[in-house]
Amino acid sequence: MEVKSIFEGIEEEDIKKMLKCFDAKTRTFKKDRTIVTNIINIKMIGIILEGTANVERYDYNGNRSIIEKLEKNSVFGEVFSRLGSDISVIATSDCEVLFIEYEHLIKRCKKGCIYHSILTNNVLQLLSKKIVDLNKRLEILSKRTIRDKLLSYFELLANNNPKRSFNLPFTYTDLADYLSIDRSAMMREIKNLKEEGFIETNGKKITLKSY
Amino acid sequence: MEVKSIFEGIEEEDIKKMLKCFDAKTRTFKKDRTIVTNIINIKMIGIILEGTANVERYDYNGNRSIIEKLEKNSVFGEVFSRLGSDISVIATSDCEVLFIEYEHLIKRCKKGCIYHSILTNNVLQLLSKKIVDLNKRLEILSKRTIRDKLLSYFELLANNNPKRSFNLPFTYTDLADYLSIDRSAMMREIKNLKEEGFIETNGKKITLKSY
DNA sequence: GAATTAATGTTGCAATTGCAACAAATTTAA
DNA sequence: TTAAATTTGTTGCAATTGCAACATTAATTC
Repeated sequence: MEVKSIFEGIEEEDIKKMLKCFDAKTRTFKKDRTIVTNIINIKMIGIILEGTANVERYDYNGNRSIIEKLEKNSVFGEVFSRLGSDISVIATSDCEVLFIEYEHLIKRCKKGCIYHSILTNNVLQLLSKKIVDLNKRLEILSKRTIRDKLLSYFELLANNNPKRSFNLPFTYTDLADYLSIDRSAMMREIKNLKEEGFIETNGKKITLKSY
Repeated sequence: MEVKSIFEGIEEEDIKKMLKCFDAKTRTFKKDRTIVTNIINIKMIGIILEGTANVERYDYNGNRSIIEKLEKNSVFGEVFSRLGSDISVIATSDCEVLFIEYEHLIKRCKKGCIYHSILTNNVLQLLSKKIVDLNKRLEILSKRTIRDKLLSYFELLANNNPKRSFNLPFTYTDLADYLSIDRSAMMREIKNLKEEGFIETNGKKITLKSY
């Protein structure tokens, strides 16, 4: 039983009460709009209630990195380092986002919300899952060649699928930014992988062959 | 007020009771010994009570990556992806490690341990901190050149120090594995950085000059 | 549905990197 | 306090990568 939402196991009515108690705010964003930027001092966490978004950073060379893909129920905000980085969260589709002060979540509620401990446990499990995800990403980025980065990411995507086939959740341009590699060098390597029979591609559908 | 230990704010006596309730086990390890390996199905988390350790992985080329440095009070175990990776935790000094079943931590205690919610909150904060750390590491690994990886890691280390000076917490050999780069290429780049006046080094003491 | 913008695909070339193979210095162990 | 093992420092060379500059195709917008 995997926790999907931070409100899992809490009744609709109670959620509303809690949100009031937390002074939580919901806001909507159009596709391609910036949800948050320059999150140096953010003490809020955001929860994607509807839609998708990317956590991105541009370095001083103008290279974009896609740090994280956010989907429905993803939690963001607690994740940002203080390092001199220009991180922002960009809506990749129309979004509805809930903002809650981090302190409310981690401190026990003075008013004694009954469901607070359920919430805490849910957050705990979501954070654990995020750590697992971050480690997967770390494993990919720690590969030393473009080929190995591609293969380990593909392996990850194919993992659930018995046919070892999957749809890229990215454009190829975004994939390059996600893997922190040059796009043209990546395309070249994908071509090599195809020619050497490691993969087959059809648009965004990719199938892993032998390995 | 930053949480340092998962038992912070809980009395010694109560900790002992909880550990019993959790069926927790303490074990000791000599320097260079393997604390855990092949953590495919681990459902335990470990807490370093004394000493230091590294989380490491070797890929099929024999390249080692240092995934994480663990210090006193570090929590590990919840961090491991299921990806086909050969991760192990190696003591880098004599260690005392506490193992607790993950389920005990996240499920509310049937016996109603009074201090369980404090514990949960502590774990939550430690996980948050770990996420911040992982993101810092991701930022470094997402740099495309050795130079940028070095500089952003050094920047991180110098961050607390007004003199922009710090001691490497690694041997240079380990640093290369931590940054997932070739050691000799790294040494070459460090030499360049020195010659171009970006840094000064004296053994493991490094000072950042202009930037 | 024409025009504009974005994504994909390709290539030559220069720069960076990994690899291998050492010597020298330092640390650890016997 | 030697001997052995590890770390640091260095270099040539081949392989990989990033960059720039395109052509082509697909997707959006007006």
